[in-house]
Amino acid sequence: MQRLENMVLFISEQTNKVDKKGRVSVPAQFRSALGATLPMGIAAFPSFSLQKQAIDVWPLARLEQLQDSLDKNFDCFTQGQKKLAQLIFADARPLTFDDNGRVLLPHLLLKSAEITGEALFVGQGRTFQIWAPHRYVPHKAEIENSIKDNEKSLSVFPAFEGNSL
Amino acid sequence: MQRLENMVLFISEQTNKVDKKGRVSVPAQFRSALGATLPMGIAAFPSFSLQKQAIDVWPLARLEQLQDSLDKNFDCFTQGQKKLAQLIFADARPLTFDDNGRVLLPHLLLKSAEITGEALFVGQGRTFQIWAPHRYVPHKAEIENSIKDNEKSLSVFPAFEGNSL
DNA sequence: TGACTTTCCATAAAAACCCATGATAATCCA
DNA sequence: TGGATTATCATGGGTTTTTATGGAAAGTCA
Repeated sequence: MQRLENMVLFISEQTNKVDKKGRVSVPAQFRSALGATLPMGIAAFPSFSLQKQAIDVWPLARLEQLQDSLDKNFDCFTQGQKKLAQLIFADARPLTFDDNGRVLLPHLLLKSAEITGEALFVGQGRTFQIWAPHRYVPHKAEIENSIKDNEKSLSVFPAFEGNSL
Repeated sequence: MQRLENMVLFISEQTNKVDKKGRVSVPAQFRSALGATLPMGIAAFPSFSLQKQAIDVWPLARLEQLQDSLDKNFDCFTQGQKKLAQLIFADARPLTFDDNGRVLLPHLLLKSAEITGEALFVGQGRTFQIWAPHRYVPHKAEIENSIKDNEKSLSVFPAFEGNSL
């Protein structure tokens, strides 16, 4: 019998409640995607590419990998990339899980993303986002509209491992 | 096997008060990032890369690693790097923690960074900085402005372990 | 002694921890 | 197959612990 390993990507959307203490359950599938790195926790920061409209979340293990790469391949990074890394280290807030799979979202992040009662988790592959629902709706619509018809098929992707028929 | 419990990076910002004796609580997360090297303490010196606008803080364990590397790979360092190392060893002040996780910031450092009532701790990965809030605000704004739009996306990072699809 | 340090104790706020519950999803078994 | 049983999940609330911070007491040194 084939054993299905843990999913290693963050995919799908899910809305969970934020209680008065600022606690939210991270979707169980996202937690299992973290695998062995779950105890390290995650890092949350206002998403730079989205003008801080939402929260970007990285596994902390990924931040460590970035730091390792900065240490070893310092010359491979542009000045702008180094500055962006600095910003991430400054803006990120480390979040750890409680026994029930919840994290405590700092007030600053809740405010910058305009999250109050509900948080919308959106998978982004190696990372995920947290949105205020009222902000996500128009954002997603905009993305959908901006995709040209001829790019709505998966076949438009450049070749990647596993895609070579 | 890799150890997962402690975070090994300094990330996030936090503002703490400096009392009239010059004592400041180092953020608990930074202390736990020090892990077993916490008793060794830390080294603080005016940040050279920032024209001494802020205080740079290194774990003392990292200073030892630098010395080790200088001993072993002396030829790999440029003349400028060697001189910078000399300056660090000269200007750095060792800080030790009291029972409550506080350090005593020397007057010279407080003065050079213009820190009075409040100290702003800024994570920078393997090290962290301490700023006077009024100096940090414009500095951060400048960094944010200097990052080109095409580098605001996290995907701009060159491949690092874990990022290689 | 007087200025200055270091150690110790007290406290309010915040965060982490622990347990309980209803809802949903998964599993079992006749 | 369908109905009962079990596990998992999201959520709420209370309790304990940690954290940041102020001040007092004790020790140092000129």
